[in-house]
Amino acid sequence: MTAIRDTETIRILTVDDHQLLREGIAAVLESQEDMTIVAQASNGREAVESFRRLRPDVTLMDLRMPDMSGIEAITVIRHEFPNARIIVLTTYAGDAQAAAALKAGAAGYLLKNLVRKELIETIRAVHSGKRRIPPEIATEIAEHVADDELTDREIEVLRRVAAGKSNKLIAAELDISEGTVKTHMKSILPKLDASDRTHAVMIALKRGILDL
Amino acid sequence: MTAIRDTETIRILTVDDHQLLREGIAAVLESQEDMTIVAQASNGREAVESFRRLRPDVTLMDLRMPDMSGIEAITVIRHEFPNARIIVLTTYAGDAQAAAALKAGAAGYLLKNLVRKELIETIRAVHSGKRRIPPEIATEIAEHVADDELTDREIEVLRRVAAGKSNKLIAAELDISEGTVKTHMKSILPKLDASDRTHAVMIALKRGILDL
DNA sequence: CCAAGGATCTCCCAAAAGGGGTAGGGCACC
DNA sequence: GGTGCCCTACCCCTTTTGGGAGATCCTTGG
Repeated sequence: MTAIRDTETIRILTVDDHQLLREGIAAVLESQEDMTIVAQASNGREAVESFRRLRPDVTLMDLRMPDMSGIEAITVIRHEFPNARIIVLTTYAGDAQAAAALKAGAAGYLLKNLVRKELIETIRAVHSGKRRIPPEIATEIAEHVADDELTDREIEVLRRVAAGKSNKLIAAELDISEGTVKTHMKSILPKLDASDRTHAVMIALKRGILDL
Repeated sequence: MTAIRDTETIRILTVDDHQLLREGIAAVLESQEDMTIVAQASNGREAVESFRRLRPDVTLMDLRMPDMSGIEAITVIRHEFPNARIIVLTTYAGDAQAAAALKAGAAGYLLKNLVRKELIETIRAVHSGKRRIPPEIATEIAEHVADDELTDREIEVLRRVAAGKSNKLIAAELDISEGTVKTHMKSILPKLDASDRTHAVMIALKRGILDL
Protein backbone atom coordinates (compact mmCIF):
# COMPACT_ATOMS: atom_id res chain seq x y z
CA MET A 1 0.00 0.00 0.00
CA THR A 2 2.84 2.36 0.67
CA ALA A 3 3.84 1.76 -2.91
CA ILE A 4 1.08 4.01 -4.26
CA ARG A 5 2.81 6.94 -5.85
CA ASP A 6 2.16 10.49 -4.67
CA THR A 7 1.40 11.66 -8.16
CA GLU A 8 -1.78 9.66 -8.10
CA THR A 9 -3.21 11.70 -5.27
CA ILE A 10 -4.81 15.01 -6.18
CA ARG A 11 -3.72 17.60 -3.63
CA ILE A 12 -6.45 20.19 -3.12
CA LEU A 13 -6.68 23.67 -1.59
CA THR A 14 -10.13 24.97 -0.65
CA VAL A 15 -10.81 28.68 -0.33
CA ASP A 16 -14.08 30.00 1.06
CA ASP A 17 -15.01 32.28 3.91
CA HIS A 18 -17.75 29.88 5.02
CA GLN A 19 -16.26 27.29 7.31
CA LEU A 20 -19.42 25.18 7.07
CA LEU A 21 -19.12 24.95 3.31
CA ARG A 22 -15.45 24.00 3.54
CA GLU A 23 -16.46 21.23 5.92
CA GLY A 24 -18.96 20.05 3.34
CA ILE A 25 -16.35 20.02 0.61
CA ALA A 26 -13.99 18.16 2.90
CA ALA A 27 -16.63 15.58 3.73
CA VAL A 28 -17.26 14.97 0.04
CA LEU A 29 -13.66 14.89 -1.10
CA GLU A 30 -12.31 12.78 1.68
CA SER A 31 -14.55 9.98 0.57
CA GLN A 32 -12.43 9.88 -2.58
CA GLU A 33 -9.28 7.82 -2.19
CA ASP A 34 -7.27 9.82 -4.67
CA MET A 35 -8.09 13.27 -3.30
CA THR A 36 -6.74 15.00 -0.25
CA ILE A 37 -7.22 18.50 1.08
CA VAL A 38 -3.80 19.92 1.86
CA ALA A 39 -5.01 23.29 3.15
CA GLN A 40 -8.00 25.54 3.59
CA ALA A 41 -8.11 29.32 3.34
CA SER A 42 -10.86 31.76 4.21
CA ASN A 43 -9.88 34.69 2.00
CA GLY A 44 -7.83 35.56 -1.06
CA ARG A 45 -4.74 36.61 0.82
CA GLU A 46 -4.53 33.35 2.74
CA ALA A 47 -5.20 31.50 -0.50
CA VAL A 48 -2.17 33.06 -2.19
CA GLU A 49 0.04 32.28 0.81
CA SER A 50 -1.14 28.70 1.00
CA PHE A 51 -0.71 28.22 -2.71
CA ARG A 52 2.87 29.47 -2.65
CA ARG A 53 3.74 27.16 0.19
CA LEU A 54 1.98 24.01 -0.92
CA ARG A 55 1.51 24.18 -4.71
CA PRO A 56 -1.76 22.23 -4.66
CA ASP A 57 -2.77 20.37 -7.81
CA VAL A 58 -6.26 21.87 -7.80
CA THR A 59 -7.67 24.90 -6.00
CA LEU A 60 -11.37 25.42 -5.26
CA MET A 61 -11.93 29.14 -4.93
CA ASP A 62 -14.92 31.23 -3.93
CA LEU A 63 -15.14 34.74 -5.38
CA ARG A 64 -16.66 36.98 -2.72
CA MET A 65 -14.40 37.03 0.26
CA PRO A 66 -13.12 39.61 2.68
CA ASP A 67 -9.51 40.82 2.50
CA MET A 68 -8.86 39.79 -1.11
CA SER A 69 -11.39 38.67 -3.68
CA GLY A 70 -11.19 35.38 -5.50
CA ILE A 71 -10.59 37.14 -8.82
CA GLU A 72 -7.60 38.96 -7.41
CA ALA A 73 -6.26 35.79 -5.83
CA ILE A 74 -6.61 33.90 -9.11
CA THR A 75 -4.79 36.68 -10.93
CA VAL A 76 -1.89 36.67 -8.48
CA ILE A 77 -1.58 32.90 -8.36
CA ARG A 78 -1.75 32.42 -12.11
CA HIS A 79 0.81 35.16 -12.58
CA GLU A 80 3.29 33.32 -10.38
CA PHE A 81 2.22 29.82 -11.39
CA PRO A 82 0.83 29.82 -14.92
CA ASN A 83 -0.03 26.15 -14.67
CA ALA A 84 -2.12 26.48 -11.53
CA ARG A 85 -5.44 24.69 -11.95
CA ILE A 86 -8.16 26.72 -10.28
CA ILE A 87 -11.87 25.99 -10.13
CA VAL A 88 -14.23 28.74 -9.08
CA LEU A 89 -16.93 27.52 -6.70
CA THR A 90 -19.44 30.24 -5.95
CA THR A 91 -23.06 31.29 -6.00
CA TYR A 92 -23.78 32.76 -9.40
CA ALA A 93 -22.85 36.42 -9.50
CA GLY A 94 -23.46 37.35 -13.13
CA ASP A 95 -21.77 36.78 -16.43
CA ALA A 96 -19.27 39.60 -15.92
CA GLN A 97 -17.91 37.96 -12.77
CA ALA A 98 -17.71 34.58 -14.43
CA ALA A 99 -16.01 36.02 -17.50
CA ALA A 100 -13.54 37.90 -15.29
CA ALA A 101 -12.68 34.71 -13.40
CA LEU A 102 -12.06 32.83 -16.62
CA LYS A 103 -9.97 35.68 -18.03
CA ALA A 104 -7.95 35.65 -14.82
CA GLY A 105 -7.17 32.01 -15.51
CA ALA A 106 -9.80 29.84 -13.85
CA ALA A 107 -10.20 26.45 -15.51
CA GLY A 108 -13.69 25.76 -14.19
CA TYR A 109 -16.68 27.58 -12.81
CA LEU A 110 -19.06 25.70 -10.54
CA LEU A 111 -22.12 26.85 -8.66
CA LYS A 112 -22.55 26.03 -5.00
CA ASN A 113 -25.84 24.27 -5.61
CA LEU A 114 -24.06 21.46 -7.43
CA VAL A 115 -24.17 17.85 -6.37
CA ARG A 116 -21.23 15.76 -5.14
CA LYS A 117 -20.74 14.02 -8.42
CA GLU A 118 -20.26 17.21 -10.42
CA LEU A 119 -17.68 18.49 -7.99
CA ILE A 120 -15.65 15.32 -8.06
CA GLU A 121 -15.91 14.94 -11.79
CA THR A 122 -14.84 18.53 -12.39
CA ILE A 123 -11.85 18.25 -10.08
CA ARG A 124 -10.62 15.20 -11.98
CA ALA A 125 -11.18 16.86 -15.34
CA VAL A 126 -9.39 20.07 -14.38
CA HIS A 127 -6.58 18.12 -12.73
CA SER A 128 -5.97 16.36 -16.02
CA GLY A 129 -5.72 19.70 -17.79
CA LYS A 130 -9.22 20.15 -19.13
CA ARG A 131 -11.47 23.16 -18.72
CA ARG A 132 -15.01 22.74 -17.40
CA ILE A 133 -17.68 25.40 -17.78
CA PRO A 134 -21.28 24.30 -17.23
CA PRO A 135 -23.38 24.99 -20.32
CA GLU A 136 -25.81 27.38 -18.60
CA ILE A 137 -22.93 29.60 -17.57
CA ALA A 138 -21.21 29.34 -20.92
CA THR A 139 -24.45 30.43 -22.54
CA GLU A 140 -24.81 33.45 -20.27
CA ILE A 141 -21.27 34.52 -20.99
CA ALA A 142 -21.68 33.97 -24.71
CA GLU A 143 -24.74 36.20 -24.78
CA HIS A 144 -22.62 39.18 -23.85
CA VAL A 145 -19.26 38.60 -25.52
CA ALA A 146 -20.33 40.71 -28.46
CA ASP A 147 -21.38 43.57 -26.17
CA ASP A 148 -19.38 46.71 -25.86
CA GLU A 149 -17.92 46.59 -22.36
CA LEU A 150 -18.13 49.51 -19.98
CA THR A 151 -14.89 51.42 -19.58
CA ASP A 152 -13.32 51.93 -16.16
CA ARG A 153 -14.51 55.50 -16.11
CA GLU A 154 -18.03 54.51 -16.99
CA ILE A 155 -18.09 51.99 -14.16
CA GLU A 156 -16.83 54.68 -11.83
CA VAL A 157 -19.73 56.88 -12.88
CA LEU A 158 -22.26 54.07 -12.66
CA ARG A 159 -21.09 53.13 -9.18
CA ARG A 160 -21.93 56.66 -8.06
CA VAL A 161 -25.25 56.58 -9.83
CA ALA A 162 -26.01 53.44 -7.81
CA ALA A 163 -25.22 55.40 -4.66
CA GLY A 164 -28.04 57.75 -5.58
CA LYS A 165 -25.89 60.65 -6.70
CA SER A 166 -26.99 63.18 -9.30
CA ASN A 167 -24.96 63.93 -12.39
CA LYS A 168 -24.00 67.25 -10.84
CA LEU A 169 -22.70 65.64 -7.65
CA ILE A 170 -20.84 62.97 -9.58
CA ALA A 171 -19.23 65.64 -11.71
CA ALA A 172 -18.05 67.42 -8.56
CA GLU A 173 -16.65 64.21 -7.10
CA LEU A 174 -14.80 63.25 -10.23
CA ASP A 175 -13.81 66.83 -10.91
CA ILE A 176 -15.24 66.91 -14.40
CA SER A 177 -18.13 68.84 -15.91
CA GLU A 178 -21.72 67.76 -15.53
CA GLY A 179 -21.90 67.58 -19.29
CA THR A 180 -19.19 64.94 -19.31
CA VAL A 181 -21.06 62.85 -16.78
CA LYS A 182 -24.07 63.05 -19.06
CA THR A 183 -21.91 61.99 -21.97
CA HIS A 184 -20.81 58.96 -19.99
CA MET A 185 -24.43 58.15 -19.14
CA LYS A 186 -25.35 58.40 -22.79
CA SER A 187 -22.68 55.82 -23.44
CA ILE A 188 -23.62 53.55 -20.54
CA LEU A 189 -27.34 53.21 -21.22
CA PRO A 190 -27.12 51.70 -24.70
CA LYS A 191 -24.18 49.49 -23.72
CA LEU A 192 -26.28 47.89 -21.00
CA ASP A 193 -29.46 48.12 -23.02
CA ALA A 194 -31.04 50.03 -20.17
CA SER A 195 -33.99 52.38 -20.34
CA ASP A 196 -32.75 54.74 -17.62
CA ARG A 197 -30.16 55.03 -14.86
CA THR A 198 -32.08 52.88 -12.41
CA HIS A 199 -32.42 50.13 -14.96
CA ALA A 200 -28.73 50.44 -15.77
CA VAL A 201 -27.80 49.94 -12.13
CA MET A 202 -30.06 46.89 -11.83
CA ILE A 203 -28.61 45.30 -14.95
CA ALA A 204 -25.08 45.99 -13.74
CA LEU A 205 -25.90 44.32 -10.42
CA LYS A 206 -27.44 41.28 -12.05
CA ARG A 207 -24.54 40.89 -14.43
CA GLY A 208 -21.93 41.27 -11.73
CA ILE A 209 -20.53 44.51 -13.09
CA LEU A 210 -21.39 46.25 -9.83
CA ASP A 211 -21.73 44.81 -6.34
CA LEU A 212 -24.61 45.48 -4.06
CA MET B 1 -25.75 2.62 27.36
CA THR B 2 -29.09 1.72 25.87
CA ALA B 3 -30.53 3.34 28.95
CA ILE B 4 -29.90 6.85 27.55
CA ARG B 5 -33.29 8.39 26.98
CA ASP B 6 -34.38 9.55 23.57
CA THR B 7 -35.31 12.93 24.91
CA GLU B 8 -31.65 13.66 25.40
CA THR B 9 -30.96 13.50 21.69
CA ILE B 10 -31.73 16.62 19.69
CA ARG B 11 -33.41 15.61 16.43
CA ILE B 12 -32.54 18.06 13.66
CA LEU B 13 -33.91 18.90 10.21
CA THR B 14 -31.64 20.83 7.83
CA VAL B 15 -33.06 22.84 4.95
CA ASP B 16 -30.83 24.37 2.29
CA ASP B 17 -30.67 24.11 -1.47
CA HIS B 18 -26.88 23.69 -1.33
CA GLN B 19 -26.07 20.04 -0.85
CA LEU B 20 -22.46 20.90 -0.05
CA LEU B 21 -23.49 23.11 2.83
CA ARG B 22 -25.83 20.47 4.20
CA GLU B 23 -22.90 18.04 4.15
CA GLY B 24 -20.90 20.57 6.12
CA ILE B 25 -23.64 20.92 8.71
CA ALA B 26 -23.94 17.16 8.92
CA ALA B 27 -20.21 16.78 9.42
CA VAL B 28 -20.26 19.28 12.26
CA LEU B 29 -23.38 18.02 14.00
CA GLU B 30 -22.59 14.38 13.80
CA SER B 31 -19.53 14.94 15.90
CA GLN B 32 -21.95 15.83 18.69
CA GLU B 33 -23.22 12.80 20.58
CA ASP B 34 -26.53 14.36 21.48
CA MET B 35 -27.44 15.61 18.02
CA THR B 36 -28.74 13.70 15.05
CA ILE B 37 -29.96 14.83 11.67
CA VAL B 38 -33.28 13.16 11.01
CA ALA B 39 -33.87 14.63 7.56
CA GLN B 40 -32.62 17.12 4.99
CA ALA B 41 -34.68 19.22 2.62
CA SER B 42 -33.62 21.36 -0.30
CA ASN B 43 -36.55 23.79 -0.45
CA GLY B 44 -39.40 25.13 1.62
CA ARG B 45 -42.00 22.70 0.35
CA GLU B 46 -39.90 19.67 1.25
CA ALA B 47 -39.14 21.28 4.58
CA VAL B 48 -42.82 21.52 5.47
CA GLU B 49 -43.42 17.91 4.43
CA SER B 50 -40.46 16.64 6.41
CA PHE B 51 -41.44 18.65 9.43
CA ARG B 52 -44.98 17.26 9.45
CA ARG B 53 -43.71 13.71 9.19
CA LEU B 54 -40.83 13.86 11.65
CA ARG B 55 -41.47 16.73 14.10
CA PRO B 56 -37.78 17.54 14.55
CA ASP B 57 -36.71 19.28 17.76
CA VAL B 58 -34.76 21.92 15.88
CA THR B 59 -34.87 23.01 12.23
CA LEU B 60 -32.02 24.80 10.46
CA MET B 61 -33.54 26.77 7.60
CA ASP B 62 -32.07 28.78 4.75
CA LEU B 63 -34.18 31.63 3.38
CA ARG B 64 -33.55 31.81 -0.37
CA MET B 65 -34.65 28.60 -1.94
CA PRO B 66 -36.52 27.57 -5.04
CA ASP B 67 -40.12 26.32 -4.82
CA MET B 68 -40.94 27.85 -1.43
CA SER B 69 -38.92 30.40 0.49
CA GLY B 70 -37.71 29.87 4.00
CA ILE B 71 -39.96 32.63 5.31
CA GLU B 72 -43.02 30.95 3.84
CA ALA B 73 -41.96 27.58 5.19
CA ILE B 74 -41.43 29.00 8.68
CA THR B 75 -44.86 30.63 8.54
CA VAL B 76 -46.57 27.39 7.54
CA ILE B 77 -44.71 25.26 10.07
CA ARG B 78 -45.22 27.61 12.98
CA HIS B 79 -48.88 27.89 12.10
CA GLU B 80 -49.30 24.13 12.41
CA PHE B 81 -46.77 23.65 15.20
CA PRO B 82 -46.53 26.79 17.33
CA ASN B 83 -43.76 25.24 19.40
CA ALA B 84 -41.52 24.46 16.45
CA ARG B 85 -37.98 25.66 17.11
CA ILE B 86 -36.53 27.05 13.92
CA ILE B 87 -33.13 28.63 13.37
CA VAL B 88 -32.50 30.60 10.20
CA LEU B 89 -29.10 29.87 8.68
CA THR B 90 -28.40 32.09 5.71
CA THR B 91 -26.11 34.63 4.14
CA TYR B 92 -27.16 38.05 5.33
CA ALA B 93 -29.94 39.44 3.20
CA GLY B 94 -30.83 42.69 4.97
CA ASP B 95 -32.66 43.69 8.09
CA ALA B 96 -36.09 43.40 6.47
CA GLN B 97 -35.51 39.71 5.70
CA ALA B 98 -34.24 39.02 9.19
CA ALA B 99 -37.13 40.87 10.79
CA ALA B 100 -39.60 38.98 8.60
CA ALA B 101 -38.07 35.65 9.62
CA LEU B 102 -38.32 36.51 13.29
CA LYS B 103 -41.89 37.74 12.88
CA ALA B 104 -42.71 34.45 11.17
CA GLY B 105 -41.51 32.68 14.28
CA ALA B 106 -37.80 31.90 13.92
CA ALA B 107 -36.02 31.55 17.24
CA GLY B 108 -32.54 32.23 15.92
CA TYR B 109 -30.81 33.87 12.97
CA LEU B 110 -27.32 32.71 12.06
CA LEU B 111 -25.05 33.70 9.22
CA LYS B 112 -23.37 31.09 7.11
CA ASN B 113 -19.94 32.42 7.87
CA LEU B 114 -20.28 31.28 11.44
CA VAL B 115 -17.91 28.82 13.11
CA ARG B 116 -18.82 25.33 14.38
CA LYS B 117 -19.01 26.39 17.99
CA GLU B 118 -21.66 29.04 17.36
CA LEU B 119 -23.84 26.63 15.43
CA ILE B 120 -23.72 23.99 18.12
CA GLU B 121 -24.20 26.44 20.93
CA THR B 122 -27.19 28.04 19.21
CA ILE B 123 -28.86 24.70 18.53
CA ARG B 124 -28.61 23.79 22.19
CA ALA B 125 -29.89 27.17 23.29
CA VAL B 126 -32.86 27.13 20.91
CA HIS B 127 -33.63 23.53 21.78
CA SER B 128 -33.94 24.52 25.41
CA GLY B 129 -36.42 27.22 24.48
CA LYS B 130 -34.21 30.28 24.24
CA ARG B 131 -33.97 32.73 21.37
CA ARG B 132 -30.60 33.59 19.87
CA ILE B 133 -30.02 36.64 17.69
CA PRO B 134 -26.41 37.69 17.16
CA PRO B 135 -25.84 41.27 18.33
CA GLU B 136 -24.80 42.61 14.92
CA ILE B 137 -28.09 41.46 13.42
CA ALA B 138 -30.12 42.65 16.38
CA THR B 139 -28.49 46.05 15.97
CA GLU B 140 -29.31 46.22 12.27
CA ILE B 141 -32.92 45.33 12.93
CA ALA B 142 -33.18 47.77 15.80
CA GLU B 143 -31.96 50.60 13.60
CA HIS B 144 -35.05 50.32 11.46
CA VAL B 145 -37.84 49.32 13.86
CA ALA B 146 -38.82 52.94 14.24
CA ASP B 147 -38.97 53.44 10.47
CA ASP B 148 -42.22 53.76 8.64
CA GLU B 149 -42.49 50.57 6.62
CA LEU B 150 -43.36 50.55 2.94
CA THR B 151 -46.93 49.54 2.19
CA ASP B 152 -47.65 46.66 -0.17
CA ARG B 153 -48.63 49.07 -2.89
CA GLU B 154 -45.44 51.05 -2.47
CA ILE B 155 -43.37 47.89 -2.78
CA GLU B 156 -45.29 47.01 -5.90
CA VAL B 157 -44.41 50.39 -7.37
CA LEU B 158 -40.79 50.17 -6.26
CA ARG B 159 -40.41 46.73 -7.79
CA ARG B 160 -41.39 48.21 -11.13
CA VAL B 161 -39.06 51.14 -10.66
CA ALA B 162 -36.30 48.59 -10.16
CA ALA B 163 -37.26 47.04 -13.47
CA GLY B 164 -36.44 50.36 -15.12
CA LYS B 165 -40.00 51.43 -15.75
CA SER B 166 -41.10 55.05 -15.93
CA ASN B 167 -43.87 56.45 -13.75
CA LYS B 168 -46.08 56.57 -16.80
CA LEU B 169 -45.54 52.91 -17.62
CA ILE B 170 -46.02 51.85 -14.03
CA ALA B 171 -49.27 53.81 -13.93
CA ALA B 172 -50.47 51.95 -17.01
CA GLU B 173 -49.51 48.58 -15.54
CA LEU B 174 -51.21 49.22 -12.23
CA ASP B 175 -54.12 50.96 -13.90
CA ILE B 176 -53.81 54.14 -11.86
CA SER B 177 -52.88 57.68 -12.85
CA GLU B 178 -49.29 58.79 -13.30
CA GLY B 179 -49.92 61.34 -10.58
CA THR B 180 -50.70 58.57 -8.13
CA VAL B 181 -47.46 56.81 -8.97
CA LYS B 182 -45.67 60.05 -8.24
CA THR B 183 -47.53 60.31 -4.97
CA HIS B 184 -46.30 56.84 -4.06
CA MET B 185 -42.75 57.81 -4.99
CA LYS B 186 -43.02 60.90 -2.80
CA SER B 187 -43.92 58.56 0.03
CA ILE B 188 -41.25 55.96 -0.73
CA LEU B 189 -38.22 58.23 -0.95
CA PRO B 190 -38.39 59.70 2.56
CA LYS B 191 -39.33 56.33 4.09
CA LEU B 192 -36.14 54.80 2.72
CA ASP B 193 -34.18 58.00 3.20
CA ALA B 194 -33.29 57.89 -0.49
CA SER B 195 -32.25 60.80 -2.66
CA ASP B 196 -33.87 59.50 -5.84
CA ARG B 197 -35.47 56.40 -7.33
CA THR B 198 -32.18 54.71 -8.09
CA HIS B 199 -31.01 55.20 -4.54
CA ALA B 200 -34.34 53.90 -3.26
CA VAL B 201 -33.94 50.70 -5.26
CA MET B 202 -30.40 50.18 -3.96
CA ILE B 203 -31.45 50.69 -0.36
CA ALA B 204 -34.39 48.33 -0.80
CA LEU B 205 -32.04 45.69 -2.21
CA LYS B 206 -29.53 46.07 0.59
CA ARG B 207 -32.21 45.90 3.25
CA GLY B 208 -33.88 42.87 1.73
CA ILE B 209 -37.10 44.68 0.87
CA LEU B 210 -36.58 43.83 -2.78
CA ASP B 211 -34.69 40.94 -4.37
CA LEU B 212 -32.20 41.30 -7.13
C1' DC C 1 2.55 59.02 -38.84
C1' DC C 2 -2.07 57.81 -38.62
C1' DA C 3 -6.02 55.40 -36.73
C1' DA C 4 -8.81 54.07 -32.88
C1' DG C 5 -10.64 54.50 -28.58
C1' DG C 6 -11.38 57.00 -24.46
C1' DA C 7 -12.18 61.12 -21.85
C1' DT C 8 -13.33 65.61 -21.98
C1' DC C 9 -16.34 69.56 -23.25
C1' DT C 10 -20.30 72.37 -25.53
C1' DC C 11 -25.13 73.52 -27.22
C1' DC C 12 -30.04 72.55 -27.77
C1' DC C 13 -34.33 70.47 -26.62
C1' DA C 14 -37.94 67.32 -24.85
C1' DA C 15 -39.31 64.27 -21.36
C1' DA C 16 -39.21 62.60 -16.77
C1' DA C 17 -38.66 63.01 -12.00
C1' DG C 18 -39.01 65.28 -7.64
C1' DG C 19 -41.05 68.57 -4.06
C1' DG C 20 -44.92 71.35 -2.23
C1' DG C 21 -49.65 71.16 -1.01
C1' DT C 22 -54.64 69.55 -0.93
C1' DA C 23 -58.35 66.28 -0.86
C1' DG C 24 -61.94 62.54 -1.39
C1' DG C 25 -63.26 57.65 -0.62
C1' DG C 26 -62.79 53.14 1.66
C1' DC C 27 -61.85 50.30 5.47
C1' DA C 28 -60.56 48.72 9.93
C1' DC C 29 -60.05 49.44 14.79
C1' DC C 30 -61.45 51.47 18.95
C1' DG D 1 -69.23 57.38 15.09
C1' DG D 2 -64.99 58.94 14.86
C1' DT D 3 -59.83 58.41 13.93
C1' DG D 4 -56.22 56.93 11.37
C1' DC D 5 -54.20 54.75 7.40
C1' DC D 6 -54.04 53.76 2.65
C1' DC D 7 -54.92 54.54 -2.06
C1' DT D 8 -56.32 57.49 -5.17
C1' DA D 9 -56.10 62.05 -7.73
C1' DC D 10 -55.07 66.75 -8.87
C1' DC D 11 -52.55 71.44 -8.91
C1' DC D 12 -48.03 74.14 -9.67
C1' DC D 13 -43.22 74.59 -10.23
C1' DT D 14 -38.12 73.41 -10.43
C1' DT D 15 -34.54 70.28 -11.22
C1' DT D 16 -32.79 66.35 -13.43
C1' DT D 17 -32.40 63.24 -16.98
C1' DG D 18 -32.00 61.50 -21.57
C1' DG D 19 -31.22 62.06 -26.71
C1' DG D 20 -28.81 64.09 -30.73
C1' DA D 21 -24.76 66.10 -32.77
C1' DG D 22 -20.19 67.92 -32.91
C1' DA D 23 -15.50 68.67 -31.36
C1' DT D 24 -10.81 68.69 -28.91
C1' DC D 25 -7.08 66.24 -26.60
C1' DC D 26 -4.40 62.29 -25.37
C1' DT D 27 -2.70 57.71 -25.42
C1' DT D 28 -1.94 53.29 -27.44
C1' DG D 29 -0.85 50.48 -31.26
C1' DG D 30 0.13 49.31 -35.67
